[in-house]
Formats: sequence, structure tokens, C-alpha cells
Amino acid sequence: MRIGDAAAAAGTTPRALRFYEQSGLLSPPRRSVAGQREYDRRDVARVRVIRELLSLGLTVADLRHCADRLDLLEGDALPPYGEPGVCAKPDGIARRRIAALDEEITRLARLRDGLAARIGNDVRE
Amino acid sequence: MRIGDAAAAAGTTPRALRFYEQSGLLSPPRRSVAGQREYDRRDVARVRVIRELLSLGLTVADLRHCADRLDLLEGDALPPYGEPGVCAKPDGIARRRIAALDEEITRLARLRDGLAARIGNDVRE
DNA sequence: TTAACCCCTGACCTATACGTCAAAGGCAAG
DNA sequence: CTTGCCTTTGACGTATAGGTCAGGGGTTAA
Repeated sequence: MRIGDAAAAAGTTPRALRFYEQSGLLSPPRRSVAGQREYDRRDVARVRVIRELLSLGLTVADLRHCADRLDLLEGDALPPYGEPGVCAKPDGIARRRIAALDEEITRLARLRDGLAARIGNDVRE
Repeated sequence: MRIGDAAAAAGTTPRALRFYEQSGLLSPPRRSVAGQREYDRRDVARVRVIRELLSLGLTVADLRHCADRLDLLEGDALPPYGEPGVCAKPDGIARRRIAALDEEITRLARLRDGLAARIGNDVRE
């Protein structure tokens, strides 16, 4: 499987796959004689995991910090709800991310209310 | 008043003042014979208004779209609460910004809950 | 063999609000 | 006159997740 097919199978683009590789989320795949990247189903599964975690708001840097654990999540789905020990490190990262999200939400809410007060709107609909 | 003093008086840096000028929020001030920018109290007041609106979450692009109205807000303070007609355009921009903030808050809250569910935390403490 | 499509690397682009650095000149005090 | 701080312009950096060329080469089917 070359990069275009692998990317399509994972629901993304060749550019993204090269980006994940360069970012340390994917190990460099083997190359064809001509130097073209070759992927298999496990690679595609891993990319799907990466994209799901990214879509949940984790950053590439977050995933890089636990890239070695990431393959533990590979398979048909992520472990249901707290399979003990299996992805402790990602869990910690997710928790920190949640805390950061809470902070950001609070900050934006304060901004919103400040602006609303400034123009004399009701605060919160 | 040269740029350093004006910036200090407005609670910011020379770099920021040049940036506001370049961004179209401040009209180019007169220059000394040697080419140095000269500011007065009204300039400082305007910069304070700019900084207050930026701190409320408006962007430089927002302010540029109503830069001509911005001087209507200059003085000791922003008009209290909906002085009619005085800053209609900024008001509209502020309202759009509030809507954008609401969207963003909702988006982040959804992410937060998705992540929390993923690791089996209680949703919302 | 040639069209048509795929892949390679490297470099620049996006938005935000400035910070930092560099080279060169201005200004006031000693 | 010199020291030292201030100012000028322009260029590059910051963080995110890739997008978009550009120039070159691989692959495949007719």
C-alpha cells in the first residue's frame, strides 16, 4: 500500500501521514526500491487512533509524549472505559488536557460576559 | 512625547504602538525633524481604548473594521451601557464576537466531555 | 512510448499580537 | 566628546496542523 491509499483508508491525506511521521507519531515505514513509503493495515489502524485522539482535542505534542504507548491502543477500537494500566500515560495526558480545556472555557466565558456587559446585553441567554 | 513614553503611559510597549499603526488602528503620528514619532495625550487615550477592546477578546481585524468610529470612544472611559448610536458599529462587531465566543465555548465543552467519557471520568464535576 | 497519475523532498503559507534582534542614527548629561 | 539610552526600519520567531506549490522522478495501462 502506498501513501495515497493508506491515507485514504485512514480518512486523511498523504501530507498528513508524512507530517505524523516527521512529528514522531508514526515510525518511518519501509520504502520500496524506488524510495516510496509502504504501509500495511496496522499502520492504517494506528493513523485512525491518532486522528481520533487529535479530534478529541489532544495535540500532536501530547501524542508524541506517549507515542510508545499509542500502539497499545491499536485494534478495532480504543479500550472501552479505563482498561487498567493499559494506557495510563495517555490517561494522564487526557486529564491534563481536560483541565486545560476547563481553564480555557472559563476564560472565554469571562470574556463573553465582559463583552456582553460592555454593550449592555443580558449576560447568558 | 516620544514612543517609549507614550507606550508606557498607555501600559504597553513601543513595538505594540508601531504594530497598531501598521495595522491601521492608529493614524501615523507626526514625526520630529529626525524622523521620530511624536504622540500626545489623545493618542495615548486612543491606545488605551484599543487595548481595552483587545483585552475583551476583539481582534485587531475587528477594530480595523471600525477604526474610524474608534475615536468616538476616546475620553476617560468607554460609554457606560449602550449610549445610543454612539458606537453602533463596534456594538455589532462585539455582538458577532460574542456569538463566536459562544460557539467556541460550546465546541470546547463538547471536546471536554468527549475526552472525559473516553477516560471514564465523571462528566462535569 | 507516452499519457495520466502517483510519489519524493523542501520551502513557504495560513491567523494572532506582538517579541526579539540587528544595524544605524538621535538625544541629553557629564 | 563620549557614554548610554532611545529611536528608526526590516526581518525573523512564536504555536497548530497541516495545505499548497515547485521541480523532479516512479508506475501503470493503452
